[in-house]
Amino acid sequence: MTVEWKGPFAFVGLIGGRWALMLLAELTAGGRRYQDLHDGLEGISHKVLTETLRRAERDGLIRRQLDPARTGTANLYELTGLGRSLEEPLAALGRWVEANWDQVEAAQRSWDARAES
Amino acid sequence: MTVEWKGPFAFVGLIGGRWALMLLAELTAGGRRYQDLHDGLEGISHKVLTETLRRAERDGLIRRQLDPARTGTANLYELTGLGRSLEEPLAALGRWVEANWDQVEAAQRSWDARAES
DNA sequence: CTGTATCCTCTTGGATACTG
DNA sequence: CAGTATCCAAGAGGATACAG
Repeated sequence: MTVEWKGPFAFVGLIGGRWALMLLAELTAGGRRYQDLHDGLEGISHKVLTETLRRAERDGLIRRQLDPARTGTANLYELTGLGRSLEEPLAALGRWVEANWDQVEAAQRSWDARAES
Repeated sequence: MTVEWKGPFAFVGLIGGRWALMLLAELTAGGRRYQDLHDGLEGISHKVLTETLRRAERDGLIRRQLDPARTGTANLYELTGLGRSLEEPLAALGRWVEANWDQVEAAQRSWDARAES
């Protein structure tokens, strides 16, 4: 995924990773701490969670700050306005899946069936 | 990218590859032959073009048929109705990039500048 | 708790040669 | 022209240990 995505495809660089979309989904409901994200994104490793967070932060999609509601080292991650503005176009893709995914699976099945000849 | 993308993120399995989006863009204008696609997608190899075409065909996004306008072995690839229905939600992402990409780059620059301390 | 640093594996995609 | 078959390199991501 180390590609120079150009023009209208540039968004792939933001959400193209293995976890980026799921991370954004976790944060749409509100701010989360590192540990909560690690629990919510089942199967993610420390390393990859940190990398994904850092990249989203660098891209301006999320923001990190010391959790004002806690003492100690707890950080709070939350979406920025830029990150929130991505929700609607992504939701449009989600609705497309909702409406059309059965067609995709039907196509795959008939392809696979044909492949057995 | 060998992931079981679930629910609203399933579309990533369709367009997540290095070339899938560019391939669909090539085909929105109309049917194309293999050689034209190979020329249009600058830098793609035979192998990867074939893989990308086969996967999109398996997913029901594109269709392949013998070019009716030519003799010989020329194949014609074109979008199916399912593939065309993906255009609008993807265009929404394209518009988001158009409207917000400068903010993304600004965030990256200020992050990188801060990283030099 | 919230990370960073290594090491390692597996997949993607590129180069190239060959086939109908 | 339109692929298929191999071989290979690069990089993303996982496991684990260590640190503030």
